[in-house]
Amino acid sequence: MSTAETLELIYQRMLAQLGPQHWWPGESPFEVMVGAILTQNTNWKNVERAIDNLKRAGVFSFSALAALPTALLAEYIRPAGYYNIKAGRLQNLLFFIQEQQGDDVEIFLDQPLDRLRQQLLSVKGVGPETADSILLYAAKLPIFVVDTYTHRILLRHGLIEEECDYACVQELFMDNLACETALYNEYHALLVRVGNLYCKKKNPDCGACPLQGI
DNA sequence: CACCAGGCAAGTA
DNA sequence: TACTTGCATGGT
Repeated sequence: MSTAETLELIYQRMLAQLGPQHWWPGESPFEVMVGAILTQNTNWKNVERAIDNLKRAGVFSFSALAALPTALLAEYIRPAGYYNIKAGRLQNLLFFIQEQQGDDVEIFLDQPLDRLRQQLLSVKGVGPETADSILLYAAKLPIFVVDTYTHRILLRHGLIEEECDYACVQELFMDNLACETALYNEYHALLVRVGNLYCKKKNPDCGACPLQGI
């Protein structure tokens, strides 16, 4: 079976068993962006608490978050963990966008993919996964998001070598799948779900995994 | 108790 | 360049 056929089969198996995941769980490009920073190495449930804190405090807008003292922002997002680091990273991104476009995220996101990706990666605190999550889920641009689960699942199914890095995994998908935002969106979301349910680092539970035998 | 979570940057040699 | 460490809460 070719790589392209294997990747297609993996997708179909996950979708058949788990159904559409309806990602990203956020109501606006702005919320996706904030969530992308807050969820770095962190459970999404904790991110929801953090975002909820911001909303209930009435500061969940671009200008309010940018104007907040960093230490106060850190207190609001405390449940998301790494709160001091993330408060700084979030404001780094907001300040960068302010310098480029003013307080309008949607205008900032309305740029060619390669240019926008470079800009995002130039912000301290925004790495490849965070940048690509914003590109795919906020800007709706066709780029495949790679996370630890993606790497682990491909590795356990023998599709990559251990040392295959972020760009390498991303190329594997983008060279072998149709270049479609909707497909990349659902595929990544399904991989995260399968990872959460069946492909933990030390305690995998392959019994009910939809990818058995692949 | 151990282990984990939708990373990233800085420090070390 | 290639490892290692710090950041931190909350769930299982």
